[in-house]
Amino acid sequence: MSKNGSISASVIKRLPRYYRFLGELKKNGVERISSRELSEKMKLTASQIRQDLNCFGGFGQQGYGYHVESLHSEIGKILGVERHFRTILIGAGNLGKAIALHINFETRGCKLMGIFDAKPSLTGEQVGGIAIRHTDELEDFCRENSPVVAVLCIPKANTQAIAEKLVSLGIKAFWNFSHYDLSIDYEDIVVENVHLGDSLLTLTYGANIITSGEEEDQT
Amino acid sequence: MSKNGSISASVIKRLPRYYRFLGELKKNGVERISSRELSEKMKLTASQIRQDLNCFGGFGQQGYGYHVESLHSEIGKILGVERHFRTILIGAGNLGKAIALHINFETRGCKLMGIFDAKPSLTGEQVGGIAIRHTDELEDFCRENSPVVAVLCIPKANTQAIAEKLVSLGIKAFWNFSHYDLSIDYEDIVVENVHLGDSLLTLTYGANIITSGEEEDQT
DNA sequence: TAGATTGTTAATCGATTAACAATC
DNA sequence: TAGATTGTTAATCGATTAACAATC
Repeated sequence: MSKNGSISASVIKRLPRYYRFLGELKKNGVERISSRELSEKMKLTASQIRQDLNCFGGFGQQGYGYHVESLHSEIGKILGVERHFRTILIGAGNLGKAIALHINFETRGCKLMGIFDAKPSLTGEQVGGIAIRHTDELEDFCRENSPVVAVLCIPKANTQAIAEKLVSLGIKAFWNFSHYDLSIDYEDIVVENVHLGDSLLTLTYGANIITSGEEEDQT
Repeated sequence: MSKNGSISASVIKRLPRYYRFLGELKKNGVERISSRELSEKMKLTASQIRQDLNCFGGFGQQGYGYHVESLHSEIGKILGVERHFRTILIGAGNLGKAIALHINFETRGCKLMGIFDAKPSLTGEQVGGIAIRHTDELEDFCRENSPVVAVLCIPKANTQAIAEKLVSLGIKAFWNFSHYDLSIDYEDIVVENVHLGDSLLTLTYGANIITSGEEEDQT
C-alpha cells in the first residue's frame, strides 16, 4: 500500500487542502488536471505538488497529468476519510455545541457518538440529535462503545486530568480546543491542538504591522 | 522600535505561544527564566528561543536570563495586544455565536463592536451583550464605526463577495472561518484562515496511521 | 512520432541547531 | 573574580524549487 514510512508534517498539513481543491474540481466536472494548473489555483509550485504526491505513490501519468476523481479518492484514502472513528466530545459549552453542530465529522472519517459535560443542568439536552450526558457516565460509555477520538472543548484547568483519564479509557487521538498544550504530555497519542486565541493573536500581529504608522487607534 | 524588517512566518506563529507560556509563568509568580528552562517547558531548543527573541531585540541579560514580566509585556507589544482594533463578526450561526462568546477579543488587541447576519429572524438577538444586526446595515455601520478587523463565520459561497465588500468598506484584516481560502484573492490584506475541517482531517490522518494494522473499524 | 507532463534527482533556499565569544 | 547565560555567528538539517530524463 504505497511507500509510506513517516511523511513530514509539512506534507501532511497540505493534504487536506489538496483534498478540498480536488473535491471542488470534481464537483465542477473537471476530469484531469496538471500539476501546473493545480499549482496556479492553489498558489503553490508545480514542483511541490508533484513532490508531495510522490510521497505516497505515482498518481499521475506522464503527458496527461492527474485524473481528478481518482486523485481525490486516493488522498481521501490516505487521510482516512472512509474510516468511522468513534468520536466523543467533552464540554458542551458554546464552542463544544458549535463544533458538534458545525463540523461534518462523517466526511472526515469520524463518527460523533457522545457528548459529555460536567454541568448537570445540561444533561439530557439534545445537540444535533445527540443527548448530552453527564461526565460521570464517561467511563461506562467508553467501556461499552470504545471511542478512539475525543474532542476537548473544556477549560484549560481540567484538560490534563481529563485527557489522562481518556487515555486510560482507550482514546488514541485528541482534537484539543482547550487552552492547554496537550502534546507535551502524551507523545504516543495523536494530538491536534487548535488554539483559536493564538490564531487571533497572529492576526492582530499582522493588523498591527499593516496599520502601524498610518493611524493610531482611538479606542 | 526594535529591529523589525519582516520577520519570518515561522517565528511569528510561535510568538502567541511564547506569550501564553510567559503569561502563565508570570501568573505563577516566576520572576526570571533562562532560555534553557523555558525550552524545557515548551519543548523547544534554547537556541530557537534566543534566535526567535533576537529578531525583535535583546530582551535578555547575560548570566541572568529573561525577566518574565518584561519579556511577556514586550511580546505583548510586538503582537499588538494593547491595541483596540475595531472588530465586526459576520455570520451569527452556531460557530459565529460561539466565537463571539468564547473568544476574549479584548486581551488580543481586538474590540468586538458588531455582529451581522443575513437571516432576518436573528436581527435583534443579543450575543454577549451585542445585538445582531441585519447585513443590510453593514455599510452604514462601517461608515460610522470604521472597523478594521472582520471575523467571517459565513458559508463558503458568500465569502468572496462579502470579503470584497468589506475590503471596500475599509476592513484590513480577516479572521476567516469560512471554508474558502481568502488569501488567494487579497494579497495586501491580512488574512488568518482557520480551517477547522482541515484540522480534523489532519487528526484523522494521524489516527489512521496509529490504528492501521491494529484493529479495523467495525462502524 | 511529437508534445506534454510526470517522477525523481540535484541545487537552492530557509529554518533550526550548535558553538562560543561577549558580558552581566 | 568566577559562573551563568545571553546574543550572534557558523554548521547542519530539512524543505522547497529547478531541471531533466523517462514515458505516456
